[in-house]
Amino acid sequence: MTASATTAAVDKRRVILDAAVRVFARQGFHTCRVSDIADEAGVAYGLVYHYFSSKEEILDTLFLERWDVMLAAISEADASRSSPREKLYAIAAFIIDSYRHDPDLMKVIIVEVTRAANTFGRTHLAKIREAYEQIAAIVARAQAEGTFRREITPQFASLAFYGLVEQVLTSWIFEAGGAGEEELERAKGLIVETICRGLER
Amino acid sequence: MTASATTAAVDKRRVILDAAVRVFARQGFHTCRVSDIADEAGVAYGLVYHYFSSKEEILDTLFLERWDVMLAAISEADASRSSPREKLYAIAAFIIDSYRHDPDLMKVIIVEVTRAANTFGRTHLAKIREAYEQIAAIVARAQAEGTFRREITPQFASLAFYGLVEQVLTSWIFEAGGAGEEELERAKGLIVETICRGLER
Amino acid sequence: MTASATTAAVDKRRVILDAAVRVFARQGFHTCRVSDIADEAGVAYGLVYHYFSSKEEILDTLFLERWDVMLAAISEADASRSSPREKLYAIAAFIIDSYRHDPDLMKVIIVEVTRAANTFGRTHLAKIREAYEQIAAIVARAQAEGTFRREITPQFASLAFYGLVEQVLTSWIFEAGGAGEEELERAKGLIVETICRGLER
Amino acid sequence: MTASATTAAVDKRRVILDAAVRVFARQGFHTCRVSDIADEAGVAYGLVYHYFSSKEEILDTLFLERWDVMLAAISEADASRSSPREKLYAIAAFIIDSYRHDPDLMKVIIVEVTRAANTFGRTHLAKIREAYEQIAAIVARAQAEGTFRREITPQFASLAFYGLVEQVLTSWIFEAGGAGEEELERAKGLIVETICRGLER
DNA sequence: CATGAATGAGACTTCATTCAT
DNA sequence: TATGAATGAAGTCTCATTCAT
Repeated sequence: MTASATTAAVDKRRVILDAAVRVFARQGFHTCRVSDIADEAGVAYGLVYHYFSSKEEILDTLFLERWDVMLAAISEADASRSSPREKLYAIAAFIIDSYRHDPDLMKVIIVEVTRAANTFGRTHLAKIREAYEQIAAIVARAQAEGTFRREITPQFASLAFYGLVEQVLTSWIFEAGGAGEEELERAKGLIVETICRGLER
Repeated sequence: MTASATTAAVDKRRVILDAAVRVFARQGFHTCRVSDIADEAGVAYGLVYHYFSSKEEILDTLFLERWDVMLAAISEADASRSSPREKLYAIAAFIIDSYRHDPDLMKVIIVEVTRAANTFGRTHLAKIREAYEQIAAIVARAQAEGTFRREITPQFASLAFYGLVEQVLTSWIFEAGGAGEEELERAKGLIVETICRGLER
Repeated sequence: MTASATTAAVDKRRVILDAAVRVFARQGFHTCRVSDIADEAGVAYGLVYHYFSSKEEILDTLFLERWDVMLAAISEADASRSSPREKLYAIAAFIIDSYRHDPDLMKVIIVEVTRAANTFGRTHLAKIREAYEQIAAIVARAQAEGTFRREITPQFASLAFYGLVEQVLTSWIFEAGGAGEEELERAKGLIVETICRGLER
Repeated sequence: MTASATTAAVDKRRVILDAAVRVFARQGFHTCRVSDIADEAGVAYGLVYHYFSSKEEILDTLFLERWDVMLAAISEADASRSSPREKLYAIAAFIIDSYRHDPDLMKVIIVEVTRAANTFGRTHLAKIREAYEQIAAIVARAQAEGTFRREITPQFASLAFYGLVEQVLTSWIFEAGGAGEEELERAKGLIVETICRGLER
């Protein structure tokens, strides 16, 4: 059995991470047991500890993996030659598409990390703020160019923008059925429209 | 021994609830122990079970007490003869003043209930939605009157408004020093201005 | 049921300590489980942790309790007007009588603490040495008085004396039947005779 | 590939045993993990199980290897034409030189086997007693020859002799710096002098 | 009302051992 | 021989909850 013969050789570490996403999403980080993750992944209990030193580290890993991708996406949007409104649209679209692609993962990140002021939020505060600051920088530049008005600070604008995106995701997370394709697409425009009308001159 | 006879008689139930707010805010609901609450309240921890049937019930009580006050405040704002913008201002002001008055309590409600999609959020979903719906009703009526444009659904508008308020509170919760008086006042106007520009014709 | 009616009201903490002695003696500290102690004591598992913060703390407590009694006994022997030989006899007698009274406890102290160079011995080294030093002081004074010869340092003499006592106890500990009354009494004399012949002029 | 063909071929079994000595000495048998031994030896830890069936077997092997050498040394001393005092000196010298050559190994044997009445001591009791008995035989013969007095049984004398040697080693084991060359040499004489004055007529 | 000793289920984590490669 | 991923039993410790006083 050569490596080339089994290109799909399972990476158990990945299997565990993916299972953890489903379990955290379903039961919550504090409420689930490590054995739930192992069961969901179809591996022995101890293997979880072979790859991760604790339950916390699994969540940390999930958050950091995804958040870095998001920071890269924001950077990319910012680097483009688009208008501020288009940049914000790209960011909202990226986050919403992330949710479309893996709603459980986004749920975990928002519910267990981004809003968990006591534990993980505290730990990853700096990382979380990086996103806010990148968005604020886009706004600041738009203000300097005269596209956005100056009455609202870039920090506040960033808060409003990201807060709305997260609130929309949260509403989908809470909904039993989740959101339909159409709703996802429409939301992108609505979010940007709502915020930018508040920001543009 | 009636309550009126001993005005200085401490209401131990209240003492426990207030202590729970501080402990939940500091350590988080899942991370704290019932004995932490008892210690903070200065009572034996058997007494906690004299007044509450479980740790959960304490959080439920705190949430429901406060949320009912907020629903009443929204109703009152809605019942006034003010403009839609003024109504939303009144609501934002009420929530921010609640935070000013007891930041720990608002932190607990937002972090442990409002955003906890797995446990308490699920339990209190209907109650939480009542607030969204009342706000949406204000928007809907403003649209019917022609003050707000119809491109954005009242539900989305409500989400955007409440989401921004909560995001602003969250940013204060995460900040080490919290927010100053001035910042609190300014935020009220900024929130309403940002959202209403997006909603008004 | 008044307090005077039940003078024998059980001190559960004591019950746990006594049970721990039997379990440690039978199975060894590392080999036994906390549940074995709880079972032996006839109490619930959690009560062990109500009184002690860890399995280690139980052993620490047992050792310190007993060792302090022994240090006091050595001091008392030293303070008497007896000859050096009589002082050493009193000490040997005390230790051997301790063994007679509670062989399990002495076994635990010797096997798990006094000779465990890696863990507990390391922790309680200072305390253990206090005993050696008190015995050495007796020897030193006997040398100064001219009763003992000076070729052997007090430190070495102390080692030899205490080492012989411990070795004798160890041999009883290892023996299936333990030692008879007569053997215990005879040992006191033999130990002192053997060591003092080596020390006296 | 024979052993003689590759003189530099490392005997991995030996490497593992030597590593185990260091690890047992440093952390203790119960406190160390098999992987610690493998790491110290620089091999994968599956290999440990290729050579030994369990962690216990490693300690058993170390003890038996060394103890057999010691029994042989005692036999040799006994077989010589020396005086009883010289025989005991030879034995003390052998044990102390063993410590000089490999203090970790002696520490492991004393702390983990010889004094561990519950586990390994119990297992190897017969083997341990062989040494005591050989020494007792030397004493008995000296008594028969009239060199040693008969008040003290050979068994007790053997206990006293071996106990003192072990106590001296133990004191070095506990000491931070260990013992200097000079101290090692001097101890041989002191031990024999102390014990033999107690035994000789 | 008030106390805090007592209970015991349950969680996390460790680690000796196996086994496929 | 050699590797280290995989297994899962077992142990420590926590803590919500009960209850006798």
